Amino acid sequence: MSSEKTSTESAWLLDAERDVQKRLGDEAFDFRSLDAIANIYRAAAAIRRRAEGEVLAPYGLSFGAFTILWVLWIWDDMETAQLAQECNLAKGTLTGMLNTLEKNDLVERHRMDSDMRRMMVSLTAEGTKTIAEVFPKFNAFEGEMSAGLTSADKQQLADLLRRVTKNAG
Amino acid sequence: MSSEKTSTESAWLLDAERDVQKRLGDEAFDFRSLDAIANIYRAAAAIRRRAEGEVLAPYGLSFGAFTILWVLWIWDDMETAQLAQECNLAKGTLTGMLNTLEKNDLVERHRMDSDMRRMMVSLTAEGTKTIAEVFPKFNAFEGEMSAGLTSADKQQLADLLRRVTKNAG
DNA sequence: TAAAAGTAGTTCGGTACCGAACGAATGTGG
DNA sequence: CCACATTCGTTCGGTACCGAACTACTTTTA
Repeated sequence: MSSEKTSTESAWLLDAERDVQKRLGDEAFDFRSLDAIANIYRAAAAIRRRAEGEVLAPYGLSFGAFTILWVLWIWDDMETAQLAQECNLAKGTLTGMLNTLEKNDLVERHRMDSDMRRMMVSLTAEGTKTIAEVFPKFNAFEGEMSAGLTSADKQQLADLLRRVTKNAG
Repeated sequence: MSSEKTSTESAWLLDAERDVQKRLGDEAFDFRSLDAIANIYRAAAAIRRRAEGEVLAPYGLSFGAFTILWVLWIWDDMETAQLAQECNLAKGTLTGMLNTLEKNDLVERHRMDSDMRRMMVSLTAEGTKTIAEVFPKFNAFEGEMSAGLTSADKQQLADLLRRVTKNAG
């Protein structure tokens, strides 16, 4: 007998969620939306912490730093404004993180000839080597985090979340 | 003709997701898990920023501070260790945030007679008033963020996320 | 009953992160 | 050409947040 769950088995309500409904039971609140949105954070916080602790820490990368390397790996190079948006970071935040990454010789910045205000960011050889080594481990970790979900479950999860993100856009 | 989506309509892949698959197309990576997990962050980051900017900022509350008030509102009072876990915060982080909340007269701390190490945290009258005023607005905001999702969609989203969180636990 | 082990909360050093203000570079209308 | 608004990236002040070391209290154990 296993504690593994099949894809059709629900995780039911968390204790916390039951308490909420008990406390607010008579009020006219939107519990469906509350559960959906609140669980996005719970999941994001839990995953982030485990990712940083188990996968990223050995490489000295924060979650944000990993994201930056990943985006640059996929897109080869990118202007900072676009990079900030892609990584969900304020541009001021990105400046600081790029300073750190540059200091560690993982990325490099070059002003663009066509417009001296703009800055093009790209991976160094060391940065490429790092993300190429980390990403497979991160991807395996993503698999562990979604263990017990079928392929269809994962697609549906991604789809529902995209729609929420779009609403927040 | 409306831009509203029905519950059966997919938001398709994001441009970013397409680029990822193009770049890594031949490699043996787990794209389903990648999409599912990566979209959790995108959604969490987007929602958090909008919540802080639109709903919480007028009350001078960060997202974390709001969460603390909310939990205390539901559970009346709580020891800091349990509160930290419930709010997904390191206990050191919680100390600092409780200092701020205490300074603003929203919460109060009392040592427990039975064990002088332990600290019981509860809302002040001002804190209760604040969360009772903010939460309905926050809940309405949660409704906006999940607009276009049916009730069943929201339940499904919450359920899938709970299972992911459980994996990360 | 006193030393050792354990536990709760705080402190500390450091990074991440935000928004607003800023300065430099570019585009635009007269 | 030259004010002027615009648009880049950076700087700045502040909070959030973490993990590890620390302090104070409690429980265990011998």
